Amino acid sequence: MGPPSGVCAPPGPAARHNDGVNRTPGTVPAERRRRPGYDRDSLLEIAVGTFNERGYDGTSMEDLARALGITKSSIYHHVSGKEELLDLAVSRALDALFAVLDEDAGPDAGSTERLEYLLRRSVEVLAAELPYVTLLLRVRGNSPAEQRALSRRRELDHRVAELVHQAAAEGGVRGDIDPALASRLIFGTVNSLIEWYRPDGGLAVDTLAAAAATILFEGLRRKPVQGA
Amino acid sequence: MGPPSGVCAPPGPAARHNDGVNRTPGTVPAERRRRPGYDRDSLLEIAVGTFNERGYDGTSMEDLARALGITKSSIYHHVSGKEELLDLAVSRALDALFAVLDEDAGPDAGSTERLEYLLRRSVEVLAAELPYVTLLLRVRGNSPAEQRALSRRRELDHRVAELVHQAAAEGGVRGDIDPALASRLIFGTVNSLIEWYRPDGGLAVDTLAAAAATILFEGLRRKPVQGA
DNA sequence: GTCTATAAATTGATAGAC
DNA sequence: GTCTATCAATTTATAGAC
Repeated sequence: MGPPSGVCAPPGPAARHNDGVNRTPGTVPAERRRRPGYDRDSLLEIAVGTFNERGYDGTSMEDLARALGITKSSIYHHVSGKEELLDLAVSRALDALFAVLDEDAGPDAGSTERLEYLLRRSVEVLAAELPYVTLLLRVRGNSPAEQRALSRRRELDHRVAELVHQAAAEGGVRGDIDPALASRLIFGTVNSLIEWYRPDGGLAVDTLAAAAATILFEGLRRKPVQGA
Repeated sequence: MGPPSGVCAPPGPAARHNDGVNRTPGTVPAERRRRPGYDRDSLLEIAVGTFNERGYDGTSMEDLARALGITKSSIYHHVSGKEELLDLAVSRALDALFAVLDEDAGPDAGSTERLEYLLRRSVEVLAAELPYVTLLLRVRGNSPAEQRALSRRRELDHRVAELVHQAAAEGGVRGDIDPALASRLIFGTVNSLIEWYRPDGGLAVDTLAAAAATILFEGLRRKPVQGA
């Protein structure tokens, strides 16, 4: 879905991926917009987009520089290297996902209600932080930064599995499927959204979250009418 | 879950990943087992395993050589390069997945039964060809071989979506969820299995396929007893 | 905050002997 | 079927000017 790889020469010294708003919104006085330059966050945003298009390992610093419209060496002014970019990105995703676990699902919510709430909110966070979550879910563990990310992900999975287990013990979810397996399938479904969902594509996040919750909790099969 | 990256020097000229059975089973007379060497298939098997551990782009020919226990240049005796290895692997996965679409789901199976059959069989094929399917599902499209793979995958997705649409039109699946969305969610769930399922891990494929079908078609929620 | 220039290491791949 | 030796291109990263 991205633009086709450029063939024609871009105008100017290098085609800038961005034009105008590079800094975090509300930080710059809107005056003097010549040669804006990047700050850490705006640079990260473009970098993560490029990582997701070509894969982290498939993206060279040269690729990043081209996407940013600056030179390779300029990138090192902002970050220590490629790996720090990865670290910043996946940390952002992990922080957002962990935060959902601590949210209040309502005053008198049991484990089953909390699980449904977690499912819906996870979809919303995935959509809100899509590029960062995408990068996180593709990490392979080749470098120290990636291994740290995998370690935090495992802790996240563990806490989610606990909740499914509680819901099963509480009797809210069916007993003929192992809670650990159910947990894997539920969040496998949620995580698979990064492969195709795009928040600007005409499908509202709420609709998506509701559809996922309906299929996973109520099932896809049309139920026979009660009187039939 | 692979062995930790070696730190100590391996015995001999290089540690061989395999010891004894390199050729396709039943091809060699079991006599004379000194210096077996690889054929295309046995080499591909190790290569794909390495790709899946470190990522395709994250795996250098040097990494492959180390995993194979031979030198880089020896690899070029079997294949034209890294990209042909990818091509061979993802083609194998695609052929297996396409074959399921042409299987007979039973003499009097409607679209809904055919969809359930496709779901179960897809899980089985994913498990049977796990390394190859894993590699396929991670392809990013950076090279011609990858783009060919993505193109075939899209055709596969399209044919699957058609079947879900038919099942919906037939009235077998609930009407309040868009068939295209349902299709994405179903096969997102199936595809997510590559992230954790290991055929030798104590969970039988049939159990897994049945659990996935149950959750997706019947839902996770415990149904209230009829008399309650 | 970005640039040019360049270093040092790694990468995919080939030639030719055994 | 595998080896040693080698190459040209690319890759990550640094030095120092503007």
